[in-house]
Amino acid sequence: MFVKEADRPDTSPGPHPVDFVRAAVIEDIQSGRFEGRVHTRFPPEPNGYLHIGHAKAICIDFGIAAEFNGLCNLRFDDTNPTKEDVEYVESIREDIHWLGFDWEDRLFYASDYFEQLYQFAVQLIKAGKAYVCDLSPEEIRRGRGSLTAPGVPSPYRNRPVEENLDLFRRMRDGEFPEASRVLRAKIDMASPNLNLRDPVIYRILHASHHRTGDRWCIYPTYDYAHPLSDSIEGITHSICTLEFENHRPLYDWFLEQLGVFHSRQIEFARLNLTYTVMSKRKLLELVQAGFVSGWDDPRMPTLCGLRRRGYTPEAIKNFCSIIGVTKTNSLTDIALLEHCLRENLNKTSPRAMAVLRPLRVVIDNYPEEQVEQLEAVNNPEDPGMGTRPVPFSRVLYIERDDFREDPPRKYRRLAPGREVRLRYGYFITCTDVVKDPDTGDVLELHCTYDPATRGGAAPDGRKVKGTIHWVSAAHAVECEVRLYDRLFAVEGPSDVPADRDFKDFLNPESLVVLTGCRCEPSLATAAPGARFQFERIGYFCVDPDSTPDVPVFNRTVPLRDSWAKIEKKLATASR
RNA sequence: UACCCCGUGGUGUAAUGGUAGCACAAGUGGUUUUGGUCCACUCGGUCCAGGUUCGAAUCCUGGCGGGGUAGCCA
Repeated sequence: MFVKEADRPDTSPGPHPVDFVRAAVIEDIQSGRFEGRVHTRFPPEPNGYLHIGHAKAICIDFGIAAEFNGLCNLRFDDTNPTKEDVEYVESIREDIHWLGFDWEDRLFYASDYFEQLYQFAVQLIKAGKAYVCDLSPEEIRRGRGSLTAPGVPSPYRNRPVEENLDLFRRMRDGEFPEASRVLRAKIDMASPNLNLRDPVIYRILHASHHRTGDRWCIYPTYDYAHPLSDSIEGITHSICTLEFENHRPLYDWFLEQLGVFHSRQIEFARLNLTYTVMSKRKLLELVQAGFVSGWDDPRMPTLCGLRRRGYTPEAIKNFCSIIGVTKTNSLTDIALLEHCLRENLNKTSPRAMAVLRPLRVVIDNYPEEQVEQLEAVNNPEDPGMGTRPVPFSRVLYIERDDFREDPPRKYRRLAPGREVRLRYGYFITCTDVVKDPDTGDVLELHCTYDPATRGGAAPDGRKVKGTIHWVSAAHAVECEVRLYDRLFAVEGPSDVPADRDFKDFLNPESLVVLTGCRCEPSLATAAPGARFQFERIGYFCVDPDSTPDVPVFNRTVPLRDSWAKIEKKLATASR
């Protein structure tokens, strides 16, 4: 009744469970707490690139707004000029748009409110609720007490209002060096919640801000700026992650003390995925230490990395919908993400044939100069995508994996004397194997074809066990293929023994580069970003590194491979 | 050791005092010109102990386990 059908990603029939955040929103609509309004915000700090964990938050923030006929603002939480940069602002905007969300004309910055936040602070001082503290960072830390011991009041805690006002103004005017003084909220040094032990709300930072330049040398802290920014924008539901749960009393305190519009903060559990890391610090470390090529390395869980890898926004959004929203700390199997990806790609990707590790095949009884254009279906899941011609000739390449001199049990592909179907081509039978006399390596296969099986169907009803893909040697385009796999070799790289570094668990085979691959000619002109299913192998997309001479394909995700499972089982059974 | 939060199959979630369900993963079989897709089936769960109740995954109490919190980061 409240959730608009069209905006709900999950369109399956039956009753739809409502997560606890949406339940809270519904409750507020029904009680009239915000006059029925729903207004959320996505508040990234521009100090890094967005990753799939942020995508979850974006889907919640923008998704809930859309479902309840509300609005969602994009607000950069730019209160710390020492860590932030416009480079990040740009990428964040691009990534949100790529996902398919839009903030329209509601692009804001916490720094837009610096003057107003300053005035609020003055108001707090006048009310005796904030004071300038001259203690050093170390002294403040010690005075805060510990998890079990109460803090001790600062000697400056009862500074007269006039003196606080004067000092705070002079902090703003730049009279004092960094870290010499701060403005603190006067709350409760004995509170069991450490966030309430007179938290710092303004610090002196003689740093140039990416938007306000040198206009300010005092900057508000997150705890202070966030609730007030929400209030200024009229945000009804301030949805954030679990680590801010202990900050909620402080969030509420500022709004109550100042008597301003009171947003409701709701916290949910952040996303964790197996075989990767999600912390900005660790991702930055991987980039800086050169373990990956950059923030957009296709192995990164960043949105730009996933985009370059070939992920679709639809797959990511559907994944975010499926995992739900709860307060339970969890570790989601990346297989679920890959499932969503394949589900989307299967329906949308045109098929093509590419041979990653080529093995030359000569069809001895096929005419020397003959070339046929065979018709291949572009997507069996969507006949509307049509067909394309694929050239066939006497010399082909097939996948080395598709030939075995001594085929194991259940192997359905090519072997000496065996007949297989070439996809959309002919039945061929292997008649001879040419090997390097020194190494024994298979160099080339000789086969015969059955002209009656053109297109892959046998008029006599004869069956073959296997169908393999191929390219015509004379027509194939040489290309590079980058096989990407999970970044880490262990499920929980963030949760390794204390004496080990998470980087020790990187998967040494997370990238395997194949050169000299061959793809069908229709792929020669594919534009960067274009996605394909290479039949029987996986989903691939064109990398920006591609040149007109050599296209470069990234493996987005392999196809499910039941043969690999059988082979593995045979291997373990024989041991 | 203080406060806050969380404990449902291997994983992610639903059931809002009334039949523990879905998805992924795993396994078995069927269809198939992709060992893909699709279809069918199987496996497997309420942290523990008390209490309230006709009835508890759900409410209460106490344990146990996990996470968060002592930045002038967000």
